[in-house]
Amino acid sequence: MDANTTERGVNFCHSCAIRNRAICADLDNEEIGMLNAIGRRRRLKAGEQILWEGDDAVLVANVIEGVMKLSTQTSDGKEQILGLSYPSDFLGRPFGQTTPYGVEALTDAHVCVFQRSDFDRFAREHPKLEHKLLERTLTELDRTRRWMLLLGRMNAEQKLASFLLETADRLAPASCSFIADEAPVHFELPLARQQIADVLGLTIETVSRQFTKMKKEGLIDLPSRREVTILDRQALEDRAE
Amino acid sequence: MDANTTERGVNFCHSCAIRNRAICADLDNEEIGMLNAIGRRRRLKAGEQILWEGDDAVLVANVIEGVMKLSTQTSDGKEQILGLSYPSDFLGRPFGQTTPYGVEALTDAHVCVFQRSDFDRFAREHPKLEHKLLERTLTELDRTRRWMLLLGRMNAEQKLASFLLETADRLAPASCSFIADEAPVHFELPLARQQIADVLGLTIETVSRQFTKMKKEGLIDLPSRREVTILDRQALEDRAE
DNA sequence: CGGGACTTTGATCCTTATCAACTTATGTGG
DNA sequence: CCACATAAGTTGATAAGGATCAAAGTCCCG
Repeated sequence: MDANTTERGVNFCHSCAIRNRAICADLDNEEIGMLNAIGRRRRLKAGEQILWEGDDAVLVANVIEGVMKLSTQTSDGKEQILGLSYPSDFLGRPFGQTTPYGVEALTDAHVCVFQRSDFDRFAREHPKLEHKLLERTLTELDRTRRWMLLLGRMNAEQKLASFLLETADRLAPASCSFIADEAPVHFELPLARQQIADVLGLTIETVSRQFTKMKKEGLIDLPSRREVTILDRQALEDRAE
Repeated sequence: MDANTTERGVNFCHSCAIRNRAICADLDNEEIGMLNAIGRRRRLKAGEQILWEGDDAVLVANVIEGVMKLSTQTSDGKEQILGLSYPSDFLGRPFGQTTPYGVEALTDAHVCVFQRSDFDRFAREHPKLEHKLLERTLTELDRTRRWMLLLGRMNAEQKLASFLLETADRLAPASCSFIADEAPVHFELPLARQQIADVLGLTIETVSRQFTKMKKEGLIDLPSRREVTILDRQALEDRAE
């Protein structure tokens, strides 16, 4: 069988925007063909959910485009966002029984989905893929632990400043790529105020007040609800500590 | 060469307390022999540090006995404990340049240490090991994300109740193993009050007050500073939500 | 334009941090 | 073995940061 096509149609992987950044980066053409055969692309509307906390873990996916949120709730209904996934990030829980958190698209998104059983089998037979997945999972664990410092020890100002800086960095590769200063000074927030609050462990009112304060102090500008311009990156970094 | 011995002495792995639970569980005798050859055992005193945040990542290790803490600090010196490692847990950052957090023994401990370069090479040549490490890392990521909910959305009472329940569960395998109710009702805390505060993102005073309150309410008993007896597990679970 | 969702702003309250004093353990040398 | 020193933990008083409750303002999309 030609590695470039599958029963499900053409091999999307060759033209994939994240071909060189996702966990499939190290696979050769034949392997990519096999992976392509068990996966399929799926478009998601902003707000659409693809994984539900507590469900059997049936799907895993790569994010190709857009921003996804991983979240859970306390029993009294307060949400906590556990992480955000950007293009080339991996989603879902391979080698596990249940999905440990819900996953929802924040923006219109594009993902590459696999049945977990298919993916697990493929991964076990392809150590190169498992290795990439391991490196990615280790990086994600580091990032998550850094976020714990934010949640456990930072005040509202430090939290929002850190969030804005990280968002700018993470959005960078997708937009332009000035190498000198990678992070865009101007960007569009993939999250509404309430969602930012859920990421930072704050209330929407506190987030709003901090935005207003930073704007008054000239650190940022807010041309519209979803737009942010960083006017004084150094000062913002100082606030984030 | 006999797989049971190395230049550094006998193969400790065969009698290792965590032989069947750590990432080396799936290796056969020959492989274990090779791993044994590049590792060495090390005893740590309570309070001894083996990894420093920001250093080059030169070491990785398995915890054999004792409890280790992973921690980082804000620039103004407040500590945040990022996680605790119990026997059979893996420590350190393979495939990475720098150590992302400090690691210190909370109790007298026993670890099995590898040069990261040796370990990385061995792992890449042994997919079975990499797979175990991947599963462990995924589990650790899940656990860490659950901890984010605690840090971001729980109040002091919920935090301490959750901490006591998790500590009881994690200490279980080391102590007795009643299968009916695995978690011991009575156990010794591996952490001092200040360290508990650093785990939970609270101050020592708040932790102390919560301990006193729970004791007054008959949920727990505190025979000594480091000892805890759970008197009403159900009530404790209700407090943790 | 008009309605609904999202956001900002204001007033007040509550939890937890902070500061300070006191108590209880742990350990050391006379 | 006890007295004293030091570290660890508890308790109390006060303050501050953020939550909560309430209302007004703004944007967006039909």
